[in-house]
Amino acid sequence: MAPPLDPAVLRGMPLFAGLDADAMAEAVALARPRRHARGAAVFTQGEAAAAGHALIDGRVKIVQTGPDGQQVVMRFIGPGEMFGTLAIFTDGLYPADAVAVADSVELSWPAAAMTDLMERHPVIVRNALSIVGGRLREVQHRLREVATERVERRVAHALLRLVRQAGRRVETGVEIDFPLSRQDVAEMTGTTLHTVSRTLSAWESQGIVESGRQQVVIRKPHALVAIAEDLPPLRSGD
Amino acid sequence: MAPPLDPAVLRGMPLFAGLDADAMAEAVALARPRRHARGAAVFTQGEAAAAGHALIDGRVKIVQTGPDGQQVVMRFIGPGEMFGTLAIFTDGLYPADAVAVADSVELSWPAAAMTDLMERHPVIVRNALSIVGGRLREVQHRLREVATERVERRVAHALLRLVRQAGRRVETGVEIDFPLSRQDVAEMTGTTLHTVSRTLSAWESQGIVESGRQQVVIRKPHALVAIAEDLPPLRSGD
DNA sequence: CGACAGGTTGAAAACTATCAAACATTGTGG
DNA sequence: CCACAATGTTTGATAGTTTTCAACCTGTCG
Repeated sequence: MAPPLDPAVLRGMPLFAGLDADAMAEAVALARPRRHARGAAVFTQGEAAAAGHALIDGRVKIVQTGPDGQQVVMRFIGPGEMFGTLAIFTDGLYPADAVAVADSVELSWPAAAMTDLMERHPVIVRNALSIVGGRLREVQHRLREVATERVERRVAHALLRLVRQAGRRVETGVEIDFPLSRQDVAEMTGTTLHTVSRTLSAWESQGIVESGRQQVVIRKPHALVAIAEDLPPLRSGD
Repeated sequence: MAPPLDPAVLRGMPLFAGLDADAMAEAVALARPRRHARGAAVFTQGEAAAAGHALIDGRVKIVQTGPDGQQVVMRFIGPGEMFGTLAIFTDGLYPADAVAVADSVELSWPAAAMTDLMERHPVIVRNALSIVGGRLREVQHRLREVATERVERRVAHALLRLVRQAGRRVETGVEIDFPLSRQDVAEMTGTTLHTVSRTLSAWESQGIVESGRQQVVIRKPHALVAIAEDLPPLRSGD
């Protein structure tokens, strides 16, 4: 029933780095592919977890919801990235929602399969450790940002991160390559969509960004860096 | 030169869970013990890292410093906990300062020794993965708090976490068992020492806490939980 | 005893959230 | 194809938190 999968999809995935071709094939064979239309949930907070997901194509948003319904966007996942793996190492429940923000294709491994793979190929465990370690660092960095910086700088940082992760050159600058609402940015930075809107409006009038409905183009990345780093604003034209 | 170390110090350390006695002894033999007086730095942000530290006794504060000097307390380490291990899995530099807030005794493993241990005893890698995974979850939780809750609730949460981690029963309630300044609490919660001081003063006048110089006793944990969870304040005397 | 680190408190200023209303764009069903 | 609902965005006004600035207090330690 399963459509034939090209083992090459795992190439370049950090989790499987260092595996030989046979092991890759084995890993692919154990994975279950799925499609998710834009807006669909890949999994839901609190649900019992599969053991791991890898995004092949599209974009997925990881959102954590608090007891009072407040939402925080933990991160956006792009092609080649793993997600939803944290549950395996803890209580087996997803700690957040994953929602496709663009039409997406994803692979997932049942818990037993992943455990098995890890046992047979210890390098996967090492890889996982380094991935989770890197992510811990990232989140600590964001925690510091949210705890110490004001909204404008946080929004600048968030956009710069998105540019790095999903930036695409266009004529007028660099575009963030998936639908991104003001609300999304607000939930990434711990503020409200109103404040994000005002911030972007101000930047727009300074020619730093161009933005519209769920879409942002950075025209002067340099200026955004200056804001993020709290440097004196630049004079000249870039 | 090294004083003889009792292998039992590693008992109960999650990183070494599941190791047999021989392996434990091996691990202890490779560790280097050190004392740190209150206020001394165990290591410093940016410094090249040893591979791991374990606290035997005392209390250590992990503080990350931003480019403009803003500090954030990432966590407090108690006896039996590992710290400073994140560097191994990333770039080999400590991402934060570690400062002894009480006289402390610590073990550390040179990078080569730890790598060696992990290679010989894969269960250590598994343990590390689960520890780092758990910590990632914790930090994500705090990120949500800082991003969505107001100061009073954040301070309540922070104190409750400290009570869980280092609470000691005393006549009037539960005391946080190490020196903790207003500034520390501020850096844990992303606010200023002034606001923390005002918050604690208010709670003191409601009989919820008793606090003095670098010392906090929670008299009504229940009331603090109510604040943290944003429940209606309690009437009766508990 | 004096210096100092830690703590408290008032007043003013700065941010940001909240409330409210209007506008724009997209997609859909008639 | 158009009207309209739904969603996303903008902006003004106001209110509320929290920071900032300043001054003062208190116990500790050398």
